[in-house]
Amino acid sequence: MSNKAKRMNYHVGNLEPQLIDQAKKMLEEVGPDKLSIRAIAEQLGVSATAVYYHFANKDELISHLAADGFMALEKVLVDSQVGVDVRHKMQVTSKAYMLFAFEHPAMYQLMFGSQLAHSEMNSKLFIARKQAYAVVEQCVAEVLGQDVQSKEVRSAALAAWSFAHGLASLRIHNVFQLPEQFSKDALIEKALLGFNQLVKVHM
Amino acid sequence: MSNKAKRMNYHVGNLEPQLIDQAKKMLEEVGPDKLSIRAIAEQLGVSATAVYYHFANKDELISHLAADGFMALEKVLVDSQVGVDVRHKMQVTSKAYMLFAFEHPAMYQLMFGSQLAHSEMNSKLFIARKQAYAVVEQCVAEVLGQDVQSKEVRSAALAAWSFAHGLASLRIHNVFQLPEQFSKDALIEKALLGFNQLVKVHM
DNA sequence: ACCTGAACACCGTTCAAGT
DNA sequence: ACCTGAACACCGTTCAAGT
Repeated sequence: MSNKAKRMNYHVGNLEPQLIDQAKKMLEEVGPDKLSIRAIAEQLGVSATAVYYHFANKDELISHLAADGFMALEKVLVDSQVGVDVRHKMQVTSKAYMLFAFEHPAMYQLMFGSQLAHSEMNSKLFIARKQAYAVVEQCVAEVLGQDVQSKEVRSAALAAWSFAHGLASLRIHNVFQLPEQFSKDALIEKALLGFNQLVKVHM
Repeated sequence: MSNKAKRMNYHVGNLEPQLIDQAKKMLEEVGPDKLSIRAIAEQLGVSATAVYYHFANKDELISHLAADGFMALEKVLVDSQVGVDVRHKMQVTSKAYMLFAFEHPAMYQLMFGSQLAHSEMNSKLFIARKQAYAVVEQCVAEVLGQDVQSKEVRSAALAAWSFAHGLASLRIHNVFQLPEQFSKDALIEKALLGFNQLVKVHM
């Protein structure tokens, strides 16, 4: 039974969630750059223009995907911290962050890439992103023993985020040539080791 | 005199460098995602297919741009270090790196984005990138007082690169909501302050 | 050697129309 | 309310052909 034949009853009822699911699926298959509304619709056996009844445009569809991505990231970060001593919380959270990126590279690129960079910024996405980041800020606050609102915590969270995002982004975009057998965990360990080396340096 | 009329003498002689120049110009105007071979050619008053005589495809043209970008970055890093005390070299180099990114956001995205991520990797680009990174590694080696080949230096350089790239990438992609008047330098200062806060944390 | 034109297979998006 | 078809303005790329 072909995709086209699957549904001859003209309209679907719940096309919107199906579009999002299919988009997520294809995202990880073809990458964020080649994700196409026409292809998504075709896979669902629906006309490309049907998408425009449910979403204003591609940006809005993509924003929904990214928002879900940030919610998933938040969950990963929170889960990584359960039962972890404060002394190790920062490291554990960082690792969880980077692993998320490595395991969902296309989604990660969508969440932090140029597609959303200058779009209208759907408030669902805005909030989801803020909440994911809040986990990082909260963690830094706890570890430094200072208020989340303090200058120290805010700047340290920014630095931690930059560090983790930087490594994730560099790896996902294939910027360094790694030995074939170099694992995700090995890279993370190397970066954390490097961080502790850098500490000896005046910045 | 229109672009089309500028040259009725059929072939140009030096179209290749003109294509690269025009591409660089349009890159910073329209961004890496919307850079188009057809538009570049049209601006030069030449058919789109003319590009394919000089470059195998869009990737190859883009690789040339990125290679030039890495050479420019290398120069910026090297220049930033002249006459600077070793104690401040790391900070100065980091600042220069981030400023380069902020001042050439489209080029920076091209250099580190998804367009080149899985392309054939032109060796000119490969070398240019390696040489830019070598400046960072050299700087870390000097500051740590260890061999460039050492594990410590290599990992610390990776961490430093991740940190600087992360901040640059987050800002360029508009990931944090900054107050309107927040300057490039202020952001850099904030991140460096944050780095020094993070140092107090176990990683 | 260097460039063009027509053609192919894609895009996102709009808009009137169908159910 | 929900979806389609035709159409528009774009893409990158190939290939035979022109100068």
